[in-house]
Amino acid sequence: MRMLDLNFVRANLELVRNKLRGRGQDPAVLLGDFEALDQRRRDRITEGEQLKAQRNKLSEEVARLKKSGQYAGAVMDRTRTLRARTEELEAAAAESEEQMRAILTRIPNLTRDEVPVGIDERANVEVKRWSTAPEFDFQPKPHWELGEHLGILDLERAAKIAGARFAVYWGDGAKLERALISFMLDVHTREHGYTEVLPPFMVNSKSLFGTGQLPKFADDLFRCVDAEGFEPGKYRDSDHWLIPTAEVPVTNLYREEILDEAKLPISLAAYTPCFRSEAGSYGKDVRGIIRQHQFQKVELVKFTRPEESEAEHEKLTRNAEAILERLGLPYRRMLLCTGDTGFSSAKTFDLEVWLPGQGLYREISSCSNFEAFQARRANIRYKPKGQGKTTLVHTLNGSGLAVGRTWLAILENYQQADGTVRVPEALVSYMGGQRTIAPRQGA
RNA sequence: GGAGAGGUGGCCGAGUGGUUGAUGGCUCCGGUCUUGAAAACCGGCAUACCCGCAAGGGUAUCGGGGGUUCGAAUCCCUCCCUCUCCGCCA
Repeated sequence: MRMLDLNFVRANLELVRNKLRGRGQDPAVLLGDFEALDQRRRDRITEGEQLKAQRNKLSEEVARLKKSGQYAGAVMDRTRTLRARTEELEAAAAESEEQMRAILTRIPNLTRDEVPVGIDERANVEVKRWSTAPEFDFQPKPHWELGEHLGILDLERAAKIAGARFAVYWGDGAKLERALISFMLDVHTREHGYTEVLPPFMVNSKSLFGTGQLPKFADDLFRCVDAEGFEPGKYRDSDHWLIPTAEVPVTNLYREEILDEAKLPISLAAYTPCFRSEAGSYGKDVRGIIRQHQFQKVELVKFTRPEESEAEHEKLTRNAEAILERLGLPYRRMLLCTGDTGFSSAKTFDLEVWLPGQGLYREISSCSNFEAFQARRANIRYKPKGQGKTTLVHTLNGSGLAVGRTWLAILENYQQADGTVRVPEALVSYMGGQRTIAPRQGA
C-alpha cells in the first residue's frame, strides 16, 4: 500500500524532491535518506529470499526422499536449522518495508506542471469571475444576524445539545437546506449525467487510507470508539469513522475493483452530511455557520481513463459552477497554488462565493483531479481495450456544492432592507412556491 | 447476541498436508477458416516485489493476521465479510 509508486519515486527522486519543495515541504524531512533506506531494504529482501529459495529446495528434497522410501531425517534437520536465520532476515526485511511504506504513504501527490508555485493561498490564481452581483442600498448583514432575526438559525440551542460548531435550522431554514439538496441532486442527475448514490455516513479506515485522509489527517476526523484503536499503518475493515466528505465512501465504492472500460467515465453524485473535528482551527470562523463540525454537502465524483481526466476535471468544475449560476450567486474560480493544493490532489480549482454580509469571497466548492493517486492507494483499475495490462483509473471530485455555505450565501446575497430574504427563482418550486423567507411566527 | 454453512485467479468452479500459482469452464487477446461475422479449431492470458543489460531466475499471495510442520489453499487459533435459522430492535 503506497501513495506514489515506489519505482516512480526511485527513478524520479529529483523530480519528487522538487515537487515537494514546490509545496513548501522539506524533502529531507519527508523522504529521509531515501536511497540508503531503499538499498538496505532491497539487500535484506534479496538475502532473505535466497535463503527461502534454499529452504524450499530442501523441502522438495524431503518429499522426493520420502516418496522413494529413503531416509529424510538429515535433510529435515538442516532445514530446521535454516529456519531461525530465515526468520531473522524476514523480520529485518519487513522492518525495512515498513520504513519505506511509512515514507511513501506520507508523500503528497505531485502537482501538475501548470499549477502555480507558492506556499499559501496568496499565490492562488484567479481564473475567472462570474457575477450578477447584487447592489445594496443598505448595509448588508452577515448571515448569522439574518438567521437569528428570521428565527431559522439557532446556534445557541445547537451548542446546548451538541456543543460549539453545530447548527439547528428551524422552519424555512430547514426547508431551504432540504430544497438546496434536492435542487443540486436534480440538476446533476438530470442535466449533467451523474448517477445518484446514498452511501454510508461512516467508513472504515481502509477507505480513509484509499482517499488519502489516513494516515496523515487522523486528527481532522471523528473516530468512533471501537474495540480496536487506530495505529498508522494498520487499516481495518471493521472500525468506524464519521465521513469528512462523501468523497471517501463514494470513491471507495470501487476499491479493489477492475472497472469495465466501456462504462468510463463513471459520474456519481451523493448527498451526505460531513463531519470534521476542525482540530487546529480554534478561534477561526467562530461566527455563523461557515465552519461546522457537521455540514451537508452534495459531492460529485468521477472515475475516468487517465487521458480524459483533465477534460473531465473541467467539466466537473463547470457542473459545480452551474449550480452557483442557476442560484444567481456571484463567484470566482481559483486555481490553487502548489502549497494550497490538498495532499491527494494533482490540481485543484476552488470556487469561492461572494458573501456581501462579510464583504469577502469564501470557498464553497473544491474540485480536484487526483489522477492515479487515490486509485493507486485504493487499487481501482480498468482494463484498456486491446492491451491486456490493467491500469489505474484517475479519480476526481468536487463539491456540487457545500449546502451549508450555499444556504448562508443565499441569505447574504438575497437579503432585503427589512431583513427578509428572497428565494432564488431556481428554488421557488423546491420551496413549495414560496418566494420570501420572513421571520418565523412564534420564534 | 445464539446455532450452523461458506469466503479460491476478471467471473464461475475443482482441490483436505508434498513439483498446486493452483484441474476445468467462461470472458478476454492473438491466429487459422470466412466476402464479413458467428461457429469451430490452435495458441496466449494473475498480481506485487527481489536479482539480472537481457534472456531468464527467485520470493510472496487461495478473505486478513498468527500458529503447527522439513513442507499448508489444505490442520489449529483469531479477526473480518457473506448466507441460513433463532432472539432482539429502528
